[in-house]
Amino acid sequence: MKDVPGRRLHNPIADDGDEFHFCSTCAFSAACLDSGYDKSQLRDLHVLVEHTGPFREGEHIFREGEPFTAIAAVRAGTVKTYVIDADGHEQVQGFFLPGEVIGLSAISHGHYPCNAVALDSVLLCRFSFPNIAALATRMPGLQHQLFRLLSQDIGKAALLAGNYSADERMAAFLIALSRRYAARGFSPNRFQLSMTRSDMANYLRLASETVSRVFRRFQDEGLIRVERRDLELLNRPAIEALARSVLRD
Amino acid sequence: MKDVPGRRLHNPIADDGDEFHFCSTCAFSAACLDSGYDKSQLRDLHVLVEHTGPFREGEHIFREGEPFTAIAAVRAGTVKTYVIDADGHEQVQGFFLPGEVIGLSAISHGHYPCNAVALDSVLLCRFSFPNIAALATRMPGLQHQLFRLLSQDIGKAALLAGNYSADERMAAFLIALSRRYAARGFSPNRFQLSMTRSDMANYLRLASETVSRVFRRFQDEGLIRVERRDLELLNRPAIEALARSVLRD
DNA sequence: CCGGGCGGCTGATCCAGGTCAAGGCATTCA
DNA sequence: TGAATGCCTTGACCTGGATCAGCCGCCCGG
Repeated sequence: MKDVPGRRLHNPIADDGDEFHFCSTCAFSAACLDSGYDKSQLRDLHVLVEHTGPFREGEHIFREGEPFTAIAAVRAGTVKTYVIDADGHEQVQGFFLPGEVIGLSAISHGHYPCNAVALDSVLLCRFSFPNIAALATRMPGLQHQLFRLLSQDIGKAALLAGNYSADERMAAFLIALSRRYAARGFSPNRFQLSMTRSDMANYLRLASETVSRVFRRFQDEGLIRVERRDLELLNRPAIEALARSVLRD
Repeated sequence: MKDVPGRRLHNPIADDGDEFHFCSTCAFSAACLDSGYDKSQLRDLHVLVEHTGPFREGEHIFREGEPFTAIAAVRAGTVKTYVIDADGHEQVQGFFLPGEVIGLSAISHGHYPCNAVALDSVLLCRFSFPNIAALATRMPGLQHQLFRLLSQDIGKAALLAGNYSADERMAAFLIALSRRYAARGFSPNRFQLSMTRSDMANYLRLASETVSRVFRRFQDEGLIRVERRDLELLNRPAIEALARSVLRD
């Protein structure tokens, strides 16, 4: 970990007495705080986390092929992961909102299997993976949290794999975004799309024209209101009904 | 774990002296044997593994919604995982060959998120997950193997998610099968397809008619020879070329 | 203030692959 | 041995969404 500008230790002022403070967006805070670890263990965990950023729009967090050293939780902003296929075309693999963890698919390879780029101003909590894995052997709650995160992503990837219509895919995408924002305390029915139409299209395996047309039709039918990146869900039940077969609640 | 017919302890006769024997197909054997654990740890691992089966064709190994207790490595045969979507249609999620591990996506939910069914005569190594996770805290190599398995599956799921033609998908499917068989010592260029055309089609998000037609065309072009379930790869380089954009070597 | 570029929207056309329909060929069971 | 069943194949047709082309409007830099 080189000392880049903007990097600083995780809440360095927190170790002021009996208590450690973990940033609220860290996916690991729950695991850290849920049971009675002794002070030295908490300190170990604390030390191996660092806040990095801000990354500006278009700046890369890691690139395909780079050696894997760390996973990171998004603290603010949106990260897009993608690969470049044999024909030189971009393939969007996912979008990561605050609270979500990037880099998990790199564990089995030893190097990152995809690129990660900031779509807006991004802050991260960065965890050295060897260190957190070592610590997990002494903190079963942390180990379990890691297993859960990894297992979750297996299921997530299966979603967009299905054989669904453009309408179902778009509806599912919107509902998923909404839920993920809601889980972090943002408004579930109105939010900014931080990616372009063609990023969405690429992720959903549609053409960007199709995304435009579906948005237009959803709006005509009163399901949503969308103006540039500003999106509002007007008839959530209807959208959820469309998304139901994809999301399989 | 109830005592079903066919269940028995993992190689119960093996604990006859200084050495434990692990079955060669177990995904964990490497992790267990790679470094010098003491005898009591090996015994712990040994005890929490059980051989189950045989499951006959059509028999279920677990069903969606059942409480998650164990992951399992396939020792022999082929397992298909699938879900039933909102409209009552089956969605095939994957096929698991000898040496591969089923049940990983259940970790984050506490119950199985899909069904697993035997496509032919299936033998399993079954691992109680709570026990193996607990043991992993004392065996870093085992923990790492679990992380690797989970992380691998994240990447695997991304494969079939892409936006590929029927030819590319079929080619990638055949090459992937071939490699997986080869990794377990089976012939890489000739093997039995253990699933029906419509299972393949469903998995690849195609119609079964399309699978038939692609097989026919591949055969006419001299790429493969296929007769019912018996498949031979005649022009591997050409098939690999087709699959390249999907598999992204 | 203007011009260029990118992101986004819309209409016209096309085609890969889905759907429907009709057999064929093993396997199983009566 | 024949009938039923499931799996597979092939042909004819149809359609959702890709592709192509053109345009608009915002943003940014000169």
